[in-house]
Amino acid sequence: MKKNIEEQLNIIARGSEEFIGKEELKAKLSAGKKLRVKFGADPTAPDLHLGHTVVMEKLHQFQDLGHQIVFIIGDFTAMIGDPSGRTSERPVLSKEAIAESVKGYREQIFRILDEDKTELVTNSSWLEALGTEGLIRIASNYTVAQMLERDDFSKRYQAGNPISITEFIYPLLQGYDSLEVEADIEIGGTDQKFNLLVGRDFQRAAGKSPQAILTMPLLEGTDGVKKMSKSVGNHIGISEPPREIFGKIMSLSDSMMYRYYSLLTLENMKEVQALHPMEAKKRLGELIIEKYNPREEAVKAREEFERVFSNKELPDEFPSFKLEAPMKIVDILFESGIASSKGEAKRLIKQGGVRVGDARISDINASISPGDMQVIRAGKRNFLQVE
RNA sequence: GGGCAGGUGGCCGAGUGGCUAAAGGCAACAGACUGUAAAUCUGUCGGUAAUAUACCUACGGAGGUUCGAAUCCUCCUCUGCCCA
Repeated sequence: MKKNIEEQLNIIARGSEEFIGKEELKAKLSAGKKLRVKFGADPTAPDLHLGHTVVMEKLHQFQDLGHQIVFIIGDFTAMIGDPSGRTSERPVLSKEAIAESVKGYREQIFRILDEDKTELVTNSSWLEALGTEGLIRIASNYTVAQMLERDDFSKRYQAGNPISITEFIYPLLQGYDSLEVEADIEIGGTDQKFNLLVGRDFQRAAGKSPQAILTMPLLEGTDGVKKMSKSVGNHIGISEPPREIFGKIMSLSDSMMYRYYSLLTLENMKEVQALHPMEAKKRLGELIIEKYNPREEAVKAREEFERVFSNKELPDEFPSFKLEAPMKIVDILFESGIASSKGEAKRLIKQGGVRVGDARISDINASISPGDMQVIRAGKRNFLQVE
């Protein structure tokens, strides 16, 4: 599939926020070079979520154009933690935690990327050998003033928040990675711009052609405000159960839904806007689920949602709780983990959120006996079969 | 090394001796409504106790003063700023 240069550049730029070094890249394409496309992932979060997929889909497009992906798992840099976009520093991670994350990435990235066209490397394989001397050599390329030019650093600095020295080192190492893997272009979120630019500097300093830079918009999380991230807890993971993904999509505000459409799908926005918002949202849920799961899972998730929430029927499967002797409902809710304290269980009852069978419970002291075979509902989402 | 300012509940952020389990906001949860786990409105939101009251735990850590401390004192610890 040999597309002409302009076509390729158009595909590359589509949906991106910023494209720096287009000319250098164009020259390489004109020379018929198979591009080495660098992407670095910080293995602190073992689960890929939709925020990551914005950039992953872009990588996939590069693969379709016949280019080579160099996927760097930043296992070494993760010991530092990327400061990008953060307002406070990160704790240093243990080696074990990192190893666990690396494994998670291996399992997940090939749901999106073509394994044959992906070079998967860990940056510890060259950074570890760097040694103190190497580190100092790298660090000598940059000044504190240069670092403070960076927006998030200067904000933190001005606000009197801590910035650790290791956070200055992070972009340097990431830049060095570019040199090491001979990247022609590096992709990242908009928050990565500074780090990506460092790679250019390093390559130029080493007399190499500097990498192009492509930044992709950041996807906001389910709260619609903050960037999607596992540590904030507003993420939708691609390996979550389909019904969970569907539910989270349905809980997006309508305006966020359209943003998800534009960043995560190739749907025609005009058509989407013409749909009833609820229908559009359901479709989005299906579209996203079937990217990472068999299609029937998506259909099932939708059906389940409609059954449980629209028709208020019981879900397919839900946990059961074995009763040995009569027990207060409050205790059952607590023991089963539905409520994190008895106080919360009581609160649920008082607020009218608990039903046994079809009957709403209002008595805090109500209890159930073994053999009643009742279904307890707590709120809209929790079900418990009592046996 | 010296000086100053700070560390409050999941997060942000008030609070400078009792009326503080700690204002307000966000998040979360429940109910109503609905077009959805959207939006909106109402309520709840440390634990135990069936409400009120009560008790326990809690305002970086350890002690102390006091009838009583998140609030005062001492030491420690962490962070920021300024001076060197």
